[in-house]
Amino acid sequence: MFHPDCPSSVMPLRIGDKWSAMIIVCLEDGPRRFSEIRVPLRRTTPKVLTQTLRALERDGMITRTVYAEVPPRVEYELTELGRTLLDLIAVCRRWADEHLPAVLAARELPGVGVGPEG
Amino acid sequence: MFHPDCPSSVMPLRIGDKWSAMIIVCLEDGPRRFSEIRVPLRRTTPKVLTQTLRALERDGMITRTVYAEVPPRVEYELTELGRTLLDLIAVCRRWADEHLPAVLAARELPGVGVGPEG
DNA sequence: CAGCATCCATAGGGATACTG
DNA sequence: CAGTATCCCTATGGATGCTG
Repeated sequence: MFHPDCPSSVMPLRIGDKWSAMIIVCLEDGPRRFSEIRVPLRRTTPKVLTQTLRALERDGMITRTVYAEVPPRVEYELTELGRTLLDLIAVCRRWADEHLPAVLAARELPGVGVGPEG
Repeated sequence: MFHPDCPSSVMPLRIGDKWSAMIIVCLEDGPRRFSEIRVPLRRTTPKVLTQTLRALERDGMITRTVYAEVPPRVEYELTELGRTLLDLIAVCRRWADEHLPAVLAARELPGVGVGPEG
């Protein structure tokens, strides 16, 4: 338990942040341009999107290809390694489909004073 | 894509934070006391542990049972719902075992100016 | 178009000290 | 033992405006 590759390190490791998982899914069907990624992600700001993309690139999950054209074009594409995340994300989605209602239901009942209860 | 139960909501939803996954695993084999959880988690501060436990409880992942004894005893235990996370976490661990080396290797090579490169 | 620079708000996590 | 209370720091994410 609790080596460097324990779940608590891994979860935030690459898909635990707010946008990475969505970007990965976004790239599932092939390369996408910066602005093509931006739109479905509910209009993330460019800064945040760039940050996330750079981090994914650094970790070997995606490649970034710049085309010397005007107007500029940059394409992002999943690597082999990045594609392995698709399975992981799929499992998470399945978990959510199945159990999220129960979670939300549990949140409704008061009793644990975490939320704003006045 | 991108309903309320999309992966980007789910990942941070319950196991994306720093300690939840470890706590879940900690409770895998039965109820545990506050201090029993605290130790393997590399001595998290009580505040942080309490926060995380309360959040897990609120989401219906664990139960909290107080025994009216001296000295006080409180036990935390996984619910049915909480147990479903064990599978999810196991999948994540397996992903890590398999691919973490590649991630770390990718991080070694410079080229993407995210890290501190001077 | 694809970003970078700048400034800003907040939440997560933590250190330390104290209590029922 | 099992927390609370208080203070603090940093990382994440965001808004706005500018540039090659």
